[in-house]
Amino acid sequence: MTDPFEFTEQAAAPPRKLSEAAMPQAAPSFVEALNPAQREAVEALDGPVLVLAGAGTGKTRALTTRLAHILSLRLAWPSQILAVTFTNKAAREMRERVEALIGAGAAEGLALGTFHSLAARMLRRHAELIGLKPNFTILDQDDQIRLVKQILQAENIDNKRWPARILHGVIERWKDKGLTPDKVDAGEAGELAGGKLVKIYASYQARLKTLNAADFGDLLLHCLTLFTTHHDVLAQYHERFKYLLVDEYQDTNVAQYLWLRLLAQGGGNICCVGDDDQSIYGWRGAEIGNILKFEKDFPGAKIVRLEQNYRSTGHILGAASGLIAKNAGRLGKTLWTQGEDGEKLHLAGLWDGEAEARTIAERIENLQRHKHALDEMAILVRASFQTREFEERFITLGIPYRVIGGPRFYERMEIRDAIAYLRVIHQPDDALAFERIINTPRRGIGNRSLQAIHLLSREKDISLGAAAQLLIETDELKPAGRRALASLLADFERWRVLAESVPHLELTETVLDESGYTGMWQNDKSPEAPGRLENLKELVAAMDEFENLAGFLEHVSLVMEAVEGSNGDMVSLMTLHGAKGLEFDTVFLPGWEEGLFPHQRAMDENGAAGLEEERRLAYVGITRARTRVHVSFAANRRIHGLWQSSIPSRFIDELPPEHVEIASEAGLYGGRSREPEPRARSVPRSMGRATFSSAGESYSKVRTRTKVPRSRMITGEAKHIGTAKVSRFKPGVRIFHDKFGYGTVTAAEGDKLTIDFDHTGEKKVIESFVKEG
DNA sequence: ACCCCCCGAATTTTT
DNA sequence: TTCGGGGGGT
Repeated sequence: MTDPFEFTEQAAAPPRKLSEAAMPQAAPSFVEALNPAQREAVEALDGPVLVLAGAGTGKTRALTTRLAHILSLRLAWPSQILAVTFTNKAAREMRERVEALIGAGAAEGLALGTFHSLAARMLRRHAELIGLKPNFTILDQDDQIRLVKQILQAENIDNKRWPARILHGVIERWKDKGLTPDKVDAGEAGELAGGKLVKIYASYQARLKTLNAADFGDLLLHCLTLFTTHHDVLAQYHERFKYLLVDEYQDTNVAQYLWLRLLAQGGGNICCVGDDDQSIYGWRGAEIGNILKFEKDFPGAKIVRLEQNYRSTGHILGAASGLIAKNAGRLGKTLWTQGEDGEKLHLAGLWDGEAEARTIAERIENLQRHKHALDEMAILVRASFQTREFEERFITLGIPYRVIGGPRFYERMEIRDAIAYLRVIHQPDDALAFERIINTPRRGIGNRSLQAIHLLSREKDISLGAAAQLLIETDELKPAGRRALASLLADFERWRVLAESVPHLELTETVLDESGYTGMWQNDKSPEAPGRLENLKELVAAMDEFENLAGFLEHVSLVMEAVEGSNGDMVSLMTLHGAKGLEFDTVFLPGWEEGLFPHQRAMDENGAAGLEEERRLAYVGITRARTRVHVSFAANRRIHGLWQSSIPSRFIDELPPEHVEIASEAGLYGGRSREPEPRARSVPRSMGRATFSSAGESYSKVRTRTKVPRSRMITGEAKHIGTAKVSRFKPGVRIFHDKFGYGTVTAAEGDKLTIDFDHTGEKKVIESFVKEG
């Protein structure tokens, strides 16, 4: 692998001046093919640029064309361009698309990668300057939390009251903000961990240094320290990078912003692409303010809006735009399309989650019968547990599906174990990896021995390995334990020597074999054992692509990619977060209920800002669709084994009615309109089950009461009428509900009733699901 | 040193 | 309901 920070002049002609390049000439065909806004985004090469790219407006296209344009005008060598993405997938895609435009050779040497991989490369070059060795280990989240846990134990902090996972999260947020322990405001730490969190953060950082390790946040944080304390290093990069390109700018955190700003200070031309309306990662430190204040941060910035949408129909765009317009904190864009209005959004209210899954599965089968590919359908949920209900239904019906964002290959126990061995060989100070495999397979080195090693290591301030080495020369351990430990240490010595002379692939096979790790699974009678052995083989095979052990370990740390989804025509199931950047013909958006979506915790923890982020998530969901969107909600849902009643999401009421149609085949409708007419259509399906008969009755009863032309249900009027209407149930009235039994109405707001149930207490339900009791 | 049971918590996730 | 972690028992 060539190091992109190894600056090498290429054999091509040298870069030209901007003025020279701007001389009249025919634009390359790939620029000609763009729409005016895109073209502006590509050709604005003077001064900072923010490209506000709405969903489906050809953002990646503009970005890659800009890159190709700069290169083909010979304004810079590839190695003088820094192009930053968030995910490896995006980086790979960008490289492929640039190569497709100008040829693979012309793109060689581009400093193109994720924030973390680029920062890691910079850091390895200058590791000594911040107290690390160049071969430092990048810890994954699991190791990070384990480390915090160890520190908490040493500090005697109650891990029930202060779970390591939570405190680690707080530290992570500080790092996202670019705060080293000395910069954290004592007040901000508050009473966390008994007021000791800043101290814990400091020891955590100290421990990382001892382990010659960095966590993800450190990759950027250490870079910031490096740049601000070693101006010569920063100057090198200023000299080097003439153009900076940033993708998904709305997702950058403060540390990433500072990193970019420092790098851009050398006069490099910076261009950020993003969409404030698709900022959905605030909870992990993303700072939507970065994109909102771009003009302030980069004076003289040009803002280019990409608003022509090439993906979705008019109704879909209309619905999405209407919804997102309810957000206050946004720069504002108006998406439009030359295409058809298409179908309106389909909206259905169902009895419970199961009915919802059943209805959606039927719709999928129906589409399939009409020759629609399953690959072009996706179900996007708010929380991953929601996929279960659909999976069960799909299994029953034999509908092929894939869950995107499931467990990752490198997170599997056996893979992590195997890698731990390699980590200890490669980086002897990696105590976390050492602990992981010290007794795996079982070799009689238990907790007691481990504690003794820890104690000695802390006492003498030496690494775990060194402490273990010392310990076996004493008689502190029982002979059996001592012998086992001595043998393990000798093994590692031998393997390290072997690593010098033998290819990493062969080394791995030897290590797995000699350590007894493979044998452990061979002797395991559990049903998972064969699969684990398979995975180990796969791991060894995967190593073949890398030049050496270091390269492979870097890949594992930074490119932890999901298992390749098996091929074939399948429905995709994923979270809304996981769907960002993807598109499908048909998108199902189930579970639009208050508390689930918008999620209660998002609102509790972040108030109005949290709600706006949830709304952006809804916007992302709708804009994934090309031609069909099915939004649905259920009146009852089992969450953590308990039945909960729910009311429709406020987002449903925020959809512009002229772009929404109530699904006739699907369902009970209790959301926008308080008119019962459409409900009647759905009743037969619900009544298929005995328990629903009474609900059915209640609907049919209601049906006779009001008659509103169906067309009015679809437009905005029904909503208006509905809100104004007072429920037929007044406070104090006794009612009956299928799932919760008898209760008394305590409040009524539109069609939303608050009921004090005799057995389960107070709940909010929709009027249409109760009857007089 | 290992195993099992009980209790409590349970968005969203990339690197 | 399901999962994981911790504590207690063998």
